[in-house]
Amino acid sequence: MTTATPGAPPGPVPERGGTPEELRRIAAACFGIDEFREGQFEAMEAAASGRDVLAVMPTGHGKSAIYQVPGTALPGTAVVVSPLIALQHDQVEAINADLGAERAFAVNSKVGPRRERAAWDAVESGRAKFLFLAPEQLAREETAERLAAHPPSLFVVDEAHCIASWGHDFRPDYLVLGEAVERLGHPPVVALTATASPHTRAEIVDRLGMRDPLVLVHSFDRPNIELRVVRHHKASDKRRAVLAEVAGLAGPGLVYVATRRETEEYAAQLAGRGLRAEAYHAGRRQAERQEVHERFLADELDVVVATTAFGMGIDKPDVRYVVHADIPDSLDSYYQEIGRAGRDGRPALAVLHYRSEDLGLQQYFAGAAPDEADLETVFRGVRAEGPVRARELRERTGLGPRAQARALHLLEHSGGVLATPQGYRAVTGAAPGRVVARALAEAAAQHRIDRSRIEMMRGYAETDGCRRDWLLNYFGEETSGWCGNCDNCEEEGSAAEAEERLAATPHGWEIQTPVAHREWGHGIVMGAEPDRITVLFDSVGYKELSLRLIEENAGLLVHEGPAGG
DNA sequence: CGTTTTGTCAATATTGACAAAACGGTGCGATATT
Repeated sequence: MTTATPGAPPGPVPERGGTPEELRRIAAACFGIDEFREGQFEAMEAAASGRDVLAVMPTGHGKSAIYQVPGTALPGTAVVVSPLIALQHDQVEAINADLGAERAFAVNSKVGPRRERAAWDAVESGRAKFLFLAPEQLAREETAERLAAHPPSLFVVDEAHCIASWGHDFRPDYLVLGEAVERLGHPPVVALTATASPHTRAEIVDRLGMRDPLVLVHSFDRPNIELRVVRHHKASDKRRAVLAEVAGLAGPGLVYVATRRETEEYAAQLAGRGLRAEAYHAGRRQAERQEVHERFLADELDVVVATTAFGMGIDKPDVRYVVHADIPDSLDSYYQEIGRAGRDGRPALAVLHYRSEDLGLQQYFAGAAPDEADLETVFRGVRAEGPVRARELRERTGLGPRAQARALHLLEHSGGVLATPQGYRAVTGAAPGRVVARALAEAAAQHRIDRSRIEMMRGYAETDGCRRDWLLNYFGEETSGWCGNCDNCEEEGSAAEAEERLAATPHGWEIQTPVAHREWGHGIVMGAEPDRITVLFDSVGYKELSLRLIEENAGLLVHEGPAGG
């Protein structure tokens, strides 16, 4: 990790406020922090002195303090982009409790007109130190305009991995946060997340338009979590195995499944075996979801069977296992989900029940890219003369809201469509052929990356090597070849044997080596085995290359110097 | 992409075989209805 301010000149007190002394004082007095974790204070200092910061740190390592301390010290209001309005309320309450006054506010569709007015008054008078917003709120013209009149002290993006995981199809407003940063005069940007692979980190920096950010990445290793994979061929065998396993495990625990229906089925069957089990998915009523959540935290449930909806905001220290009955779409998701186990540091278990057919559903979820015909239809529906609202446009295109939004976003990116407060309009003089072709290329590139993420997940499930190695290499960490706490290590034997295997891995293609491929361009080595390496390419995502192929084709894959040659 | 549901037809009359169609996750904000 690099140092933020070596030998800073002893000039006058920075007019922004937030000297190191002041940060320490506020950290101790308001947030009860007397000792800082590695990188924590450095990040605060950087943000307070105006530098962009990307912090990738596990839950419980004081990520929030990184923006809360400088946000309190600096004059003006820090904007905090937070994905779930259900959690914004808790975050606001927590800060206000720490500061002993109402200095944090949230504006969203669940906030009534009175509280909304109070929030804006506080922002405009300078009393508000923190304003919590969802990206959709920030994308509203009215909100952006009001905020631009009072440029924020900091622009904080919490759960910043959402930019990459949700931006492309699900919540497109995540992709235009960078525009909001620009519009607000580029205040220091602080991006925070517990999970981000090198590819995701690069995307966060790029999409937010961060300038020379201080990047702090904590190790991803969670050695107390035992990693196991159980492979199945028949769906019925898998189901039986999951039920038998979960019934025999000491909870509390989580079971992740791919569909809402499965949450109900598994929960019912586990309840039939005497467990206090509940289903959790986004189709349940809000009150029921909250009740399940609360009962789980209060140890009134042994197990929650959930879709990906159950996750953010769950901070329970003693979750003993996370069992996956279906494979997730990426190692990013998998790591995040198993990371909810064993936060108390005591032994915990992560088991993936794997059938290769289950990857089909994830491929379907990833494959929502519009085709050429859709892009043409949407582009034809948008006119240069006047803007059109998305709903009105749907009557012309006949597309679903999701498919159309995706197409519009791609067309916007390729220079064919302009999003205005009044709606969408075509860019004057944009050649339809070129615009559609460019949008198509972008969609295809995104699709390839989604597919490669699924392939890396498959690799984890199918590898004969150390699972933890695979996982940590994916996140860009060097490893020893033997963790001693996964199914393959137990089977394979000792660290000494692993060392032998590691010695057999190819020289010159170590993890993190920058390379250039004849077709795919720049990439970074993410994994190495005796006969093949895995490379993450900027253009096509993760690819496995056999060393024989590389040897036989001179110039196919070459090393790239730090200068980029 | 794979699984489940629905539809069709033929055939020892209510079941079975098979094909076609539908379905599958995450949340914001705005709007309509109680």
